[in-house]
Amino acid sequence: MDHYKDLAALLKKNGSSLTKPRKLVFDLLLDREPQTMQVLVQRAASRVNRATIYRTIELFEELGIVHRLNIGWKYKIELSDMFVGHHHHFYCTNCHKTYNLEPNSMLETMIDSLVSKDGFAPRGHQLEIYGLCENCR
Amino acid sequence: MDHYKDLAALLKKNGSSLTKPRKLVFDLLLDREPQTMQVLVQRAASRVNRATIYRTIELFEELGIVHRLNIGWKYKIELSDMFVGHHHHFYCTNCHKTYNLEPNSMLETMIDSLVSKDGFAPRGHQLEIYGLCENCR
DNA sequence: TAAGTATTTGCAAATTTGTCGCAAATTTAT
DNA sequence: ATAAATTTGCGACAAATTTGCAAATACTTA
Repeated sequence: MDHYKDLAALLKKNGSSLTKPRKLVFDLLLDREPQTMQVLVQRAASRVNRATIYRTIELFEELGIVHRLNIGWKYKIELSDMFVGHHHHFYCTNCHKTYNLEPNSMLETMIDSLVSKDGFAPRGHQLEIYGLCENCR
Repeated sequence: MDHYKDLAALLKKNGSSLTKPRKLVFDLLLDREPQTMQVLVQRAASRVNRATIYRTIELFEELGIVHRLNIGWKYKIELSDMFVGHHHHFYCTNCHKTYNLEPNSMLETMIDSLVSKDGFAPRGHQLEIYGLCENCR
């Protein structure tokens, strides 16, 4: 009944535990758009130490719980597909807002097939489209 | 007659000039793969000051001459499509090598159509596929 | 080409970002 | 409840990036 179920399982499998700081970081990511480390650090500041947040994100990355989005000037952290569903991004170069784009199965297939013929073994991908959003154009 | 033609034009249009440091940074980017800031700074070190390189990249970004590549742990700077041709990337998570992928007109079309219906005005996109390369799989 | 104006650079200092070691606190297993 | 293992906070570092400003370079215009 709680939303930490999958998170807890992933951590446990790794021999790690679901601590308060980790819950907090997860929650911060869950209810917002992808965010930079500074924002994350700042939002958790009173409750969790900076170093702990960096270590948490590092761990989450290793376990595939989050990934980095290099969008705009600084990279942002986003929960991975299993938590928020696979999608792509539109980044407005004027207002710097990031929008989620619905995935399209045809497109996904084409992306995978793009590399398979070269002997690569794709495991995932990121697509960012940039330009002006409706408000800024 | 020289390879700075387009670069010079873009700078001029902006009221900026093609100085020696800017030529150097451009050349460093032209003859190599996408590279991190540190590598760029290091390669130019004896000839151009660190701060100047940062300012040059910032300017180049604003003018659309370069963009950041979301690959691996640190971002890298790459010349934009008009200088090196549009392409995508495959990143090997094991050996950390980056491969260029040939564009596919069908895919490009689909990517563009992905956002047009939402009122966005797309100007470009980046696609990175990650996984294992032929040597590492 | 020389003079005047605007832009750019180098330098040093400040800030920001990310990392590390270790003692104290928390969690897990017994 | 106790002992062992993991995690956190803290302060100190180290690395990356930004900034202010005076000197140097580039661009006009005459």
